[in-house]
Amino acid sequence: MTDTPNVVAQRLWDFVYAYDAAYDRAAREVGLSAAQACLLKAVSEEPRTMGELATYLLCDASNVTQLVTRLEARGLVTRVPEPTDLRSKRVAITGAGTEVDRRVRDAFAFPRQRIDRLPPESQRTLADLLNVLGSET
Amino acid sequence: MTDTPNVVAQRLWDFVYAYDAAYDRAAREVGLSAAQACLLKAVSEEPRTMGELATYLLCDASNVTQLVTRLEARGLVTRVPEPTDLRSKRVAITGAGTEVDRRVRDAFAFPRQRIDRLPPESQRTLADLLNVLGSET
DNA sequence: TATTGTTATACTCTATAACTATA
DNA sequence: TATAGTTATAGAGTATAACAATA
Repeated sequence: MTDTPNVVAQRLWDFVYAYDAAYDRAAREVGLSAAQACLLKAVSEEPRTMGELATYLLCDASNVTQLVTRLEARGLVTRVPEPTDLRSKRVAITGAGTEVDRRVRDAFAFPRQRIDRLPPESQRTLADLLNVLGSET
Repeated sequence: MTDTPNVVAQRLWDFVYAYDAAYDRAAREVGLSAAQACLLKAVSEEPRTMGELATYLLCDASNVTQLVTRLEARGLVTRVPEPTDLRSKRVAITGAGTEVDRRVRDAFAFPRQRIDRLPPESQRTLADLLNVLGSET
């Protein structure tokens, strides 16, 4: 089969399509957009400055300002002033935000449930393949 | 390792993140949004009605109306009346649209180039794993 | 009466440019 | 002067509800 790469590429497309749709659905079930859920996930790992979030989310700083403003208005995150640099603000998740973040993860059962069904060896193989595909160069 | 599933889930997240970002970049290089590029790809396979596109793109029909209106204004697609049902319209890609679609595919080198570098056996393994992960139940 | 698609509307996402405050 | 973040603005994505035309 000389067209194996095309088959694989199509499988990848379909998979990512389904993955994205499932994440969007999970976020909306909890009343968030996918962008808001992503930001919440980012700050649930550790508090991050506005600039760090822009880098992490691959978007403009002004976009982060507005996303954070909406999430803060709902009490899910807070802007904490940085003592070392008065210009900077660090976004921290609140208790309510942590709860909402957990609900998004629960609703986003797509990958975890299906991964669990794979034999451990297949799981390792998949992780390795994704690592190769995802790495630069 | 009891946390292998988490590691795999994180790899999946990172991979999809990079994949989506690469597609968005490819579309923008050509002057399209990711949503527009997706619709163009859909009708490049075969002409589809507005309703079929809404199903395919997992979005509301009114959204399709607006996306098609923008693409049509740029001469990339056309609304063709359905002879069998005067309510219905089929969206067909134009010559200019085909060219733009091809440029998006070229710019979206992310998966193809990397897949090509994998040995054929790994490609088959990946396709099988994605198939299992992506299928329902 | 049900279906296909559009319109009106509103909210979110996103970026660019201009701005404020601090370094 | 440079950097962190915000504001003003505008275009695009998205959905809901109401609507027109056709089946």
